[in-house]
Amino acid sequence: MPNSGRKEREQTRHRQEILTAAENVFVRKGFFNTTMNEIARAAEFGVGTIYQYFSSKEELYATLILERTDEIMDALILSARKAPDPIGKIKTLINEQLKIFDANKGFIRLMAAEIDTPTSPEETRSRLRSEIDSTYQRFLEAIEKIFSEGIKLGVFRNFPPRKMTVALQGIVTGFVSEWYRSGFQEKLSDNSDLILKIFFDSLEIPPGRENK
Amino acid sequence: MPNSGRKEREQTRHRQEILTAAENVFVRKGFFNTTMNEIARAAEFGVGTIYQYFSSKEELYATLILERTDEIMDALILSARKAPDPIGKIKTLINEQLKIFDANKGFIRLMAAEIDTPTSPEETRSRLRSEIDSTYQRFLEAIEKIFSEGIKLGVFRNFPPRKMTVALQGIVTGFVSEWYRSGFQEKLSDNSDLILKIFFDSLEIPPGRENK
Amino acid sequence: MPNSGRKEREQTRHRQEILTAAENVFVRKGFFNTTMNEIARAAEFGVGTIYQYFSSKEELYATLILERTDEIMDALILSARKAPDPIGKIKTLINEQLKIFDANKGFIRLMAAEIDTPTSPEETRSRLRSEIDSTYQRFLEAIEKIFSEGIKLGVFRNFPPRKMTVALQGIVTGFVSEWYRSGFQEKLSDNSDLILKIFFDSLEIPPGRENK
Amino acid sequence: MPNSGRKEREQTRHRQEILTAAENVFVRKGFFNTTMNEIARAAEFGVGTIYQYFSSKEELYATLILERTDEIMDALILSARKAPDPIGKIKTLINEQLKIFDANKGFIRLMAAEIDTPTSPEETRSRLRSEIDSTYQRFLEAIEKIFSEGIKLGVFRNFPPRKMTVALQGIVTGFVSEWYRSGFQEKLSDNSDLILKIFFDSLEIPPGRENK
DNA sequence: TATGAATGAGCTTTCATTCAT
DNA sequence: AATGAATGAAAGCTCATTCAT
Repeated sequence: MPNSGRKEREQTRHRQEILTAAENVFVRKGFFNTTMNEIARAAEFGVGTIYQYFSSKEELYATLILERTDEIMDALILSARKAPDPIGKIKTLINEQLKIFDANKGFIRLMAAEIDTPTSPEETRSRLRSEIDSTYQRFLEAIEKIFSEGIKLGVFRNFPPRKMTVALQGIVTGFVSEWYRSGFQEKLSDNSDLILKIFFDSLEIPPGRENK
Repeated sequence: MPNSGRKEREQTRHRQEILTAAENVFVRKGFFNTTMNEIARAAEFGVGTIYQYFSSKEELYATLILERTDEIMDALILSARKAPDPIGKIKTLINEQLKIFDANKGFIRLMAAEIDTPTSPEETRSRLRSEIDSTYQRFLEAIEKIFSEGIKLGVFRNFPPRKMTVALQGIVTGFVSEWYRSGFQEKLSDNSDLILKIFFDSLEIPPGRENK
Repeated sequence: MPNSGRKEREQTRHRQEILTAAENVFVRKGFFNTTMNEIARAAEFGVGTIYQYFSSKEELYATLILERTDEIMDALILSARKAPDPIGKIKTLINEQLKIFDANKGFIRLMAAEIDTPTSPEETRSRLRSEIDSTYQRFLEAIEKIFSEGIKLGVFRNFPPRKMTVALQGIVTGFVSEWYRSGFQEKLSDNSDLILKIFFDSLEIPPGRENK
Repeated sequence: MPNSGRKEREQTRHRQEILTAAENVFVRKGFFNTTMNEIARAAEFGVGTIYQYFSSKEELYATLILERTDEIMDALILSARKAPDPIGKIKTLINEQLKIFDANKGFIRLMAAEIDTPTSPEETRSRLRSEIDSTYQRFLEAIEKIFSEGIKLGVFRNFPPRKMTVALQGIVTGFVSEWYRSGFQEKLSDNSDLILKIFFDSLEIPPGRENK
């Protein structure tokens, strides 16, 4: 089958086109205010075609969020491995995170909404919520491990690693919010030094003040 | 008009009942998944009655969010005044904030969603978004002022006060998210010391290391 | 509550109007070719109103078929009681049946289709099918009992009563089909004597030829 | 064109395979609940291929019903010719009919639905309906002729032959319905003696009681 | 000839809103 | 002032049919 590969590739491309078009519309109007017809128009396909690739509006949305979130989280977790010591890992992580966010302005918006808006059992879309949440948890746990390691090595104060993680990510999230609020006036990643300084100057134990 | 007072009071009470009922339903199901009929049933009024107090679902929602957000933000801003010095102000602020959030679990959820989910001009509810945003900005600016003052007094490092504010509120938001994620396992306000330690130990300038 | 009765009565009337309009359309175009908009137009209500009375197209259809079928079957079973002897009962039953069918040309069509088209487990509408079937079974069993009684009394041959019932109703159904096919050329009930003669001349035992 | 024969034969085979697959699906799910994709899948062809053999879903369905109905009716009409006298003809006809129905459980269901459910002018499929009806009429007329002949020969009572036909086929249909209802518990053809007894004992004129 | 991805008209259903009572 | 039955625009989704390969 010499050209069955081409068809397959075309399928994959169409799927991607739909996801991209959907992302644009969802980012602009939100899940509920976006109609399947709008997405179809944006993707330059018929509505029916969308439904050949995704079984429902929800599934399309969930796929969009999850695929990209997975990608981003995995990339971040991996990036942290590059540095040898805990402090370096955290620094890399923050740097990479801000860079990726810079490069994915639109999408980050959707992702943030899904991660931060707390779920309730009655709400629909709960499968999406729990999947995205577990992806995000994986990410948080990876950071947690870095803190634990740093504490063991005596380079971080002995605060609960989970809480340190929560605080660090909180700061990042705060800067992201501000960045949106300001309409992306500055590059998000220009803040990485500041974030690290605010966060680290306290956590890094100065030589001579041992961890006890 | 002797009993116009009673009538008026009854009106106000009804309005409040509707808002409370609406809050409960919105918290449980979100804006889009909540129907006016559900709210009416919860409020034990007819749908028509709801429309005599609020001109649309949007307006009801916006009123709900804005009135309570205003209240909360004003209370917080005021609370900060109680302490004489900048550090005390910040401490009080965080303490009060966590206590208020503890006491308003449900509502905070809605408020957070509206504050944190970035807006786009095309989305409906954008008027609500911009109003809530400006309320929140007022709050942030109040904190900013505390930092500016602290810097001038030489008790805080010379970081941009806006950024410090953003970082501090980010940490708080991070803890709130975690608190939701964990299903309110611990009291949110139990974290206030830790938050302050994480944040302050770096920002507060140790005696002897002047700000230069 | 003096006039709550009026509202209730109005509700019931509207429900009936919808059922009648739906019957007309369903009879003309069949279940699948009928749209809810057509029914609404025929009933002179908005589509939404239809859905306040019936939760779905299926439920509307099922209600329509079942309510009227129940009525008709009950009337028939009762009518048979009027005659004292088995032969008289059967005669009354056939007479009444044909008269009722004459008077319900349109509806009978729907009913017949639902009764005669055998169901399969995979098919939707199976609840309707099983309910209508049990109503019809009640009817057949009532006839069966008449035959059993007649056999015991020695006025009918000793054929299995169920089979006699099936044969008798088969003949009736055959005449009904022919009546439709011919576009209602003659009154259906004009055939009752002939049906009874064809059926009874054999089943009724001539005096002197005892049942053994 | 040396192998045009093979090609042609292959075409015919494909057509048959499609018809058989379609029959299975239609029998299970009915006309409206069956999709062309399901048929294609069942036939192991692409949808497009189905459309090369049949111009529409309707035409496929109509062809299916008509071809087989024609076959069955023709076989029945022919079978009656085997017997020399009218009574023998009717007996053969009933016997054959029940045997054929036994052997075509699934299909009979579709056929019955199309024959018995009366048509309305507005319904789609009305062309199919009128064609199947005329086929069935041909069948009924053949039976009618047997009765006419029997009356002329003095072996049947002088009832209108058309009505006798209708009654007889009604009985058969009644037994078929019961057979379906019971889930094919007994063989349908086991009932042929009983049917004939119920029907004939009255219509056949006992020797000595001339038709006058 | 066989294919199945693409299509979009048209369906059922929902729900914010109105208005006669 | 309070009601809730009535409304119909608009949504998500299906599926017979087409056509480029």
